[in-house]
Amino acid sequence: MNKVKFDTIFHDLKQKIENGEYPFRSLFPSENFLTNQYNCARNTVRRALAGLIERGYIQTQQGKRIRVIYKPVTKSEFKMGGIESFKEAAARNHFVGTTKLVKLDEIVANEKIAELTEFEIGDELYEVHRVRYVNGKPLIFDINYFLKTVVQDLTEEIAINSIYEYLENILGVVIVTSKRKLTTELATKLDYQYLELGDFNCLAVISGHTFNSDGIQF
Amino acid sequence: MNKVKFDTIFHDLKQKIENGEYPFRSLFPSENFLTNQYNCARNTVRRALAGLIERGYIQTQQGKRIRVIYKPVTKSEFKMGGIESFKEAAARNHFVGTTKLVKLDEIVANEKIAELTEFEIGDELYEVHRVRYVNGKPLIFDINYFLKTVVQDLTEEIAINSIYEYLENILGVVIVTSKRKLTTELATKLDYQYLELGDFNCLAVISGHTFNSDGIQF
DNA sequence: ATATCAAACTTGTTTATACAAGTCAATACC
DNA sequence: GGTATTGACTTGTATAAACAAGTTTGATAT
Repeated sequence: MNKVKFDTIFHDLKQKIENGEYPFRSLFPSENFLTNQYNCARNTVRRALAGLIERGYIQTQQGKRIRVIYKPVTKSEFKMGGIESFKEAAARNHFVGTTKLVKLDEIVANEKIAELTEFEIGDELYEVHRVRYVNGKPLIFDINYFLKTVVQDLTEEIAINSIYEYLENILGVVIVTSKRKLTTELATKLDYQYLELGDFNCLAVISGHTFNSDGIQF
Repeated sequence: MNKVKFDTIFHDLKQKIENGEYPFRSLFPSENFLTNQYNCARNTVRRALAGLIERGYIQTQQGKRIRVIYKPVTKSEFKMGGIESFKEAAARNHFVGTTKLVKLDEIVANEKIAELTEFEIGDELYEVHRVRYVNGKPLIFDINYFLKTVVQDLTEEIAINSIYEYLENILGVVIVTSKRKLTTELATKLDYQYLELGDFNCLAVISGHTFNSDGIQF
């Protein structure tokens, strides 16, 4: 856990909202009150509040009090946010998640792949296909491309577990930023083969681009 | 345009990056340099930088210099962000956007709709169905529910133009926050009827919840 | 030449203060 | 009774300063 002040305040307030201490639509304590309560500067409180605003927990408007707009989710949704790995997301949502490795190849980026991944043509890459099972059902077809110069010696064992864990803990790669964008695409035969799509025939594609601390995408 | 200082700095830097003044992967000026250049406090610069980080334009890491990770999009993507209306998004992306009103009914929320929209059962709502055409092709099937007590006297003319414009300028409703989440759903017959789905049979659904200044969702 | 260390950077966190701007309610006024 | 105004709140913006923590670079000693 991050021991930074504004972060602990953020998590504390977030949990209090989730626990119903500040219910949906109710008024939230003012910044001044929180400043006294946590014995810190108003800026620090404001940084914590900014996190709650961003996540749709509270709303603010100049002059008025802060309002809670968080409503507990009834259906158990499986939402993956940020840069957390599949394992973490599965654990947080109380699901049993397993992974099956489908493909682990070494390739050289052609024009099509370069366009898709924003790598350069000629870059040597690992191509990893994995199917993510949640409670026994295949839900996510995960296609990754890793730059070989950064991600070295990728084995099947690593791919089945967490590649990000391998990167951070073993290789010491510092993951800094990730850009994300979302598109909808027609399901390919590959997708059909590994996912029980049922009547669905297309997918929400979350494409992320991850950079290490030297600004190199991998 | 917002005449707030950190916002003008943000837009200035954003445009310079988009214009290629600071190309992909290059080093960005340091916070101190920018502080002098814009003749302001470091915090103000940092707030501007935070916007660039959030949008995936730059990356930062403690101790190291700021790096540009913005890459101009080759394909003309149609991306809608924030709470801007369809008209604004269409104009910004240089598309010709038109709207066709399919349905404008007054309904009372039943259990199913309440679950879907987070309104309460029994709330009186407007149900608006609109098809958004981009360059002549129907791309977006837009379903909205508005709380009648907030959105009064909704006419067909208003629905064809911008409802948000009507809310803010005519009714004086202050739009404060919007929560969004994304799911993928099987296309319904309704969707088939109005969208040229082709081989696609499902949709990316962006469901947003919008609140006015009293914390009331509408 | 190589390794070590210190100084000079960088970004990240926190505090304190001041003022701007919007909301709300009580009060004074007609 | 209804209306305007004032004053006490609220959140939003901006500045200045200090320190923490990480990186880079160059001087120094071995």
